[in-house]
Amino acid sequence: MESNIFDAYIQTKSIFKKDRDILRPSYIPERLPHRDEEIKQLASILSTALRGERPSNVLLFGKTGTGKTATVNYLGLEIEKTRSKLSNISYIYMNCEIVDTQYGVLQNIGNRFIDKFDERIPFTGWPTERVYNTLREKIDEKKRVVVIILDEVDKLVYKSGDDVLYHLSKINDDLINAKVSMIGISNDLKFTDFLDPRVRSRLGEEKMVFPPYNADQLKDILTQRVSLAFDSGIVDPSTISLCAALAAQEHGDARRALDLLRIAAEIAERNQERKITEHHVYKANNRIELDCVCETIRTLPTQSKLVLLGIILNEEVGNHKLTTGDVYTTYKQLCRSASITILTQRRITDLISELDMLGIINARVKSFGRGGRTKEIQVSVSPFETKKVLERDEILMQIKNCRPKLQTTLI
DNA sequence: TGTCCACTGGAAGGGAGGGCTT
DNA sequence: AAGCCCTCCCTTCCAGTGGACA
Repeated sequence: MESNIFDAYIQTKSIFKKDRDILRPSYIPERLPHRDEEIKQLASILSTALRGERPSNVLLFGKTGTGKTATVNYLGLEIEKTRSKLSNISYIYMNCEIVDTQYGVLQNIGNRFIDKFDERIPFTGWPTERVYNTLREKIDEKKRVVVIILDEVDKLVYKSGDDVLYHLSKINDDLINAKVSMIGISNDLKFTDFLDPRVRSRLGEEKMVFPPYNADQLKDILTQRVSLAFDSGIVDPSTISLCAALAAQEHGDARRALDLLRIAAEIAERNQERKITEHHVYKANNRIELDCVCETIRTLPTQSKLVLLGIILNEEVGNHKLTTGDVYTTYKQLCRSASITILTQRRITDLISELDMLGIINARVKSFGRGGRTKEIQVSVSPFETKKVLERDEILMQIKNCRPKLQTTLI
């Protein structure tokens, strides 16, 4: 019989019992361990909607992986279940990291209420005012309660200001039939400082803070998912403990715990092993960190990549501490050899700040007295790995062998 | 104590690219 | 086709500044 390269993979039985999505953070189990209090509290707020009243607006705070989104979606499913009796509740979830403009948010909400394709709000082109008016009319067509969930709402505010929130929070004044309430989810407690006081008070009628999970709670979460996803004996209790411990260090992040376990399982599966051990978890831990960084770098715009490459090339010849001026000089040389338009230093300052925010580099403003005041810049990821990723970029490939003249500092 | 460097980072605005309306 | 709107990426301009040095 002819053998195929994939045979070995096809024949091996999957380590997962059925769906590996059970280990994804987006999976909503029938019960959310250690979030009973939060669910009860939020449910009691939302229950007013079942009576056709407008629930208070709520703000949910908590670090990543503390179950905010899961809790909200869990309640969304519960509402869905009771929907047959109460078809007048619309539950709209939106992630503001993806939809992050005024227009985008309004357009997105509006289109949930528009069935006919040709009546839909286009993704650009209309004045915002018109999008808002259409949205308002559509919502108000029926007597209903609309619950709008804005996940990562802080991202929206930082990027586009609070205009949308202002409009949405006072939309009820213009509605006759429908009632709208909002749930804002944020992992930044301070973002409300950036809101107009009126918006702040309207949006934060109720506030809830989700505490991080501790290692024991994470263990419970993992144990629950493990029993759903695997046959018994495949995952050691010690494996679960390790995932929980590692994720607890990471501010009690359940998402991280689940990712660790899922990737550990995938590594074990690829090695055709039938048991997931601590060894796989450590491997998974390294991979998550590396993958995350590589992905961020890979998807950077070309100009940012050039800036980063400049910093790394300097690093390679021993210039560990660079100023904005140094980086700009190297950047210009790289641009010339790649025949790419050179941007102004002002713009590069912004790109440097962005790289800093992404955690790829470390840039602190420092004064050198007469030497001026500038940023002191260092890479904070592995230069070797970063360079490998950068060199895979099509545009940067042509300058792979370019050696810009680097200022060598006297040590 | 004042000077002065090398920027920082805000403000305003241009213009390209998406698209709608008339 | 001309006239709008909105967002994104960038430029131009510039007041402001921490601290070593004279």
